[in-house]
Amino acid sequence: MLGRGFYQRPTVDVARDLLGKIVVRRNGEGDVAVRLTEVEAYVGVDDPACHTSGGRRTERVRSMWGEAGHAYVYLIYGLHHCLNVVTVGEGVGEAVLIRAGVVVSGWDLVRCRRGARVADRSLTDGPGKLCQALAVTRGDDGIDLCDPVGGLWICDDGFAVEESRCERHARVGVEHAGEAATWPLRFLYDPDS
DNA sequence: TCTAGGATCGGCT
DNA sequence: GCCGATCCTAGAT
Repeated sequence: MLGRGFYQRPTVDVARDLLGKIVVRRNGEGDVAVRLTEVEAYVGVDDPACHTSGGRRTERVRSMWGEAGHAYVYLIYGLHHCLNVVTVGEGVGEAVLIRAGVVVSGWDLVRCRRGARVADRSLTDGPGKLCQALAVTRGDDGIDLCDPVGGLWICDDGFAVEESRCERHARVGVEHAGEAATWPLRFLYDPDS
């Protein structure tokens, strides 16, 4: 399991290093593990695309202002959940959005949660889909990813994404954020290449 | 209390 | 590849 120190670093570094890591979800139904293939950095008060931009402190984003290594889960479009990991430190308001991954174990559970008709490659290729596959909801907001009691954590199994396979792009769905929409804060790699 | 808009998804062409 | 559903959240009144 990644320790607190992993998250207490610059958000962009954490985002890059999360590629290839394994997110583990353990609850009464069993275990699911997903290797991360796509993440986005949201860099706080000076980032117009970030929920804490301008120093906003609303009830929804409370956990994003908390200690690094905790989860920030919010509802988007009224129906999809998005999972973020808080970075840097308390009072900073930065986080990494977990956008996509590939299932490495717990296939049966994921198919059950996502629906039997969903194609394998579509199981966890979006933020809302990933949360559904991991059974992450608003109730998981604020849990500590450095404490197994929460049933959600991230670990390093030694898999490393080579620099040549790591791509940086503009973030998705933040056109409203002006120039910040072009910042290359989206990190991804193609697991099939 | 009201209203606009959103870090998306899945079905259809 | 495009488009419509869907409802919570935050800010305005």
